[in-house]
Amino acid sequence: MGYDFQTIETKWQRIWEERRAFEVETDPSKPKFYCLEMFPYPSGALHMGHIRNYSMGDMLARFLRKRGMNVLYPMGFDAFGMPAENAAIKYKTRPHDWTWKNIEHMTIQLKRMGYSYDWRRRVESCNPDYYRWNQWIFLQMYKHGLVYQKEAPVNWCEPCGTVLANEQVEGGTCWRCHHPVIKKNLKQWFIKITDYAQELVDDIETGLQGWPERVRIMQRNWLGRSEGACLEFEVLDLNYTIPAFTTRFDTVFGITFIALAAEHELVALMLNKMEEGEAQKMRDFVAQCMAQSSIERSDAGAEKLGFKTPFCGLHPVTGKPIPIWIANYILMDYGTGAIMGVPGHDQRDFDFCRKYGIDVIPVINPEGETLDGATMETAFEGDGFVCNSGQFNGLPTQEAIPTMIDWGEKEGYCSREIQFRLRDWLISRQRYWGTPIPFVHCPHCGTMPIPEDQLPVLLPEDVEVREVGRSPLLDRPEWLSTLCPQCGQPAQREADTMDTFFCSSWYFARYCSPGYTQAPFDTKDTDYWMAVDQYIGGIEHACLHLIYARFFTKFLADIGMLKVREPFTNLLTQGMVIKDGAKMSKSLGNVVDPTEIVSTYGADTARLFILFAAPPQNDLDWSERGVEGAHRFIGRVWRCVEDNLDSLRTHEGRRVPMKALKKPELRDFKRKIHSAVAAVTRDIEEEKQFNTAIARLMELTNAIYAFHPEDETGHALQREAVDSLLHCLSPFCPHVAEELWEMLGNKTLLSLAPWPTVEDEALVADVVTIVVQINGKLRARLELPAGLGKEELEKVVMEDASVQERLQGREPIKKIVVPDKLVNLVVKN
RNA sequence: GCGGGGGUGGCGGAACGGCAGACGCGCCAGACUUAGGAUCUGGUGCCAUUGGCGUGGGGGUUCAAGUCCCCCCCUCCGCACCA
Repeated sequence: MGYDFQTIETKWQRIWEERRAFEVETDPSKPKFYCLEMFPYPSGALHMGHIRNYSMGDMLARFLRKRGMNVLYPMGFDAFGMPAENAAIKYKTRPHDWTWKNIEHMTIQLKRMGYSYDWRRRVESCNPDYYRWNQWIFLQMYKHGLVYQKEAPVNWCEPCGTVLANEQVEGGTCWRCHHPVIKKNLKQWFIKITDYAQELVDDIETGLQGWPERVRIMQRNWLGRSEGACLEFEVLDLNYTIPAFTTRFDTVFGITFIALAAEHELVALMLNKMEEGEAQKMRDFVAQCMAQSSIERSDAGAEKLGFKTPFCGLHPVTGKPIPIWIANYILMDYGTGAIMGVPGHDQRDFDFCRKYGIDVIPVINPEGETLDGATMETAFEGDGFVCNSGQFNGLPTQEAIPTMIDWGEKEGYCSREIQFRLRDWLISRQRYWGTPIPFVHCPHCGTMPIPEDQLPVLLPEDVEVREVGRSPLLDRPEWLSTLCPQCGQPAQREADTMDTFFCSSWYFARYCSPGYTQAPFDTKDTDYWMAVDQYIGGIEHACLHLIYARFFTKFLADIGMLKVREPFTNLLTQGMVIKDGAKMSKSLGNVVDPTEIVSTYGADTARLFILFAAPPQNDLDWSERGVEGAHRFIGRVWRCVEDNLDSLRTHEGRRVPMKALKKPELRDFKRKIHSAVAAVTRDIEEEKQFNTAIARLMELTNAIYAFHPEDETGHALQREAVDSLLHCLSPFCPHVAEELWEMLGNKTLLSLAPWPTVEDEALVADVVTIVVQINGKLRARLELPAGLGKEELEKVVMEDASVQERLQGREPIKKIVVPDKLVNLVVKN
């Protein structure tokens, strides 16, 4: 009987399911652990990235279960989104049918991997039982003033036919299709995530200690908090004031121009007052700016272009008129879309002024230097001393900034302000396959929310998607037409759906009470299970899902539904699975299908290899040879049980304590067993180094092979070793471990059996290798009894013949003695 | 440009400031075999004769540096006209 993984894996998956081994309940009397992986989009098939992600999570969940925790470990599907619409067109099906077919197929695939999910808790975001709560939460946000509609220049992806949130624009391109994003003026739905900007920044320090530093930095940069001041320019001949934000109020006396973004609202007001010829030129310039894609406009190296308007704004301090320009490098997305131009101390402004012949007035001198605006070749952006600024001359920069803002506030020239880069979350999408936004447009009452008791607003499922970029909802008059909940008159439904990131912003709370019908979740469940103790997923969500979910959690806490303000206590971002140096992709043809690996080698092998081949955060290079190696190791474990089965079965459960062992080889073996268990525990629990944990198991296996029991004690030790090995292997290769456990005569489930305890006295060595160095170089190794004191150790080493030979009569001028470790003798030459 | 990783055998990767290269892959040899691409055992950083040299390069701290400090090079990843 060999290692028949197919039979074994099917068998144990069936038994776990029959015995409901991994179903858990809220139970405040038990310590809990919430282990979660980012739920997948039901694209149709699992890929290696999924396998890697879930193999880590399942290993942890299984480990912690054996460590005595009540482990919540659920799985679900992020099931709304564009690919379903594209597939519907391509395969002439319905997004609904395609998605559900994929969900069922992928669930089977996941089950074949032996992942220990509590499947009763499966959540699908396209299920009305789920998305009704999207709508409900959206209405709560609306009630709390966090939802609004606004016409604004927004990111538009032409191929996708929809708008995008700022977070979904990557380097000026659409995060999904990577086509350049353009700006369009559209009326859209927004969520005021910016109300939480400060807390989102603050809690990076206090609440995300368990996150990789990299992700914390990415979020900090994305939120982009900067302190400064806001000042206003009163525009001459127009009843308008331009607010502008600056972090360098100390350079306020160096303003020589004002610059506006092309989208600035003042542009239209100015055009109204301008004579036609000039107005046309300005319109052309604005059009030219706006025609640039986001990529072009955000390229720091691009040429700065400007247009001088015939208007001036008054300098808030000096009252001098300052010319107003429109410039292509001013972003409407940041600050107020207008800046105070200080060419002396901002390189962009400097380049702009040199090009258009605008004056440069230095107001900060570097230490020991005096700048000349006429001859400067670059802006001076560093710290220095204020000049050309009246009473403030001579102040060092770091002092000048707060001093001058204080003065400006007192005199009414400015107000202290904190600016964030984060913009409000554009939540509406011109898509079909998503959560309907629960609002109607009534000609009399305006835009009205659907009352909560009328939720969900169901998404019609029997649709035909004909073309990309046209929601079939627009062709459903019977769905669009409804009655206004306020006046009862005919009204139109909102046809936009929600960004699918809305769904994924709170699903972790839904897992806590998946069937709950009174609210998104039952607080008695979330109070127990939340926050997620370990979250695992890709780094690509650093500034998307991981920010949105944090925001949701804070909002839900504010309305009294959650007790935690951060959703994920610890975050593990796993590296990519690559092959031949490149990310696995269909176009490169280097994709390895998990299904094939599972049928060739089994799920246990796939899991073991993927956890062994690289540390979790690193990219993992897929290697067929490596997979074979993992498979070989499992075979080795199998044989070491099978070959000794009779003796193993008859020596069950009797641990021989260290002090009862006399023979050195028995003591050594016992020590190897316990240090292996201790190391595996530490590697998983503290270091999160799963690859080295597996290496320990291989060492233990090698030790078992090398050990040949000669007496009853030896046989008992061998059994202890095998038991320990199976326990430790069980989170990694649960099926084969369970099978071998049963072969040994056990009736219980290994998956639920307690993790082995480590006997501390079995970790203490009898003999240690003392490294003897001379001038830091290894010169001898001495096997000596452990626990020698410094003096004693020094004496033994100095008396050793090989050491004396090495010293060749030289007397050490210094002796470094580290007990149980090394002796370093320092000699002259 | 700014920020963050990372550079260790033929390869993936190990190493509380204390024996560099655990474990695995590959390779070499042996055993068992009709056979071996199965299995088991042993070997395997480089150069050489004792002995040297080795963790991207160069300095430094230290009895001792892959590990700490300074400078430089290369690479991957984020962000990038953020006022």
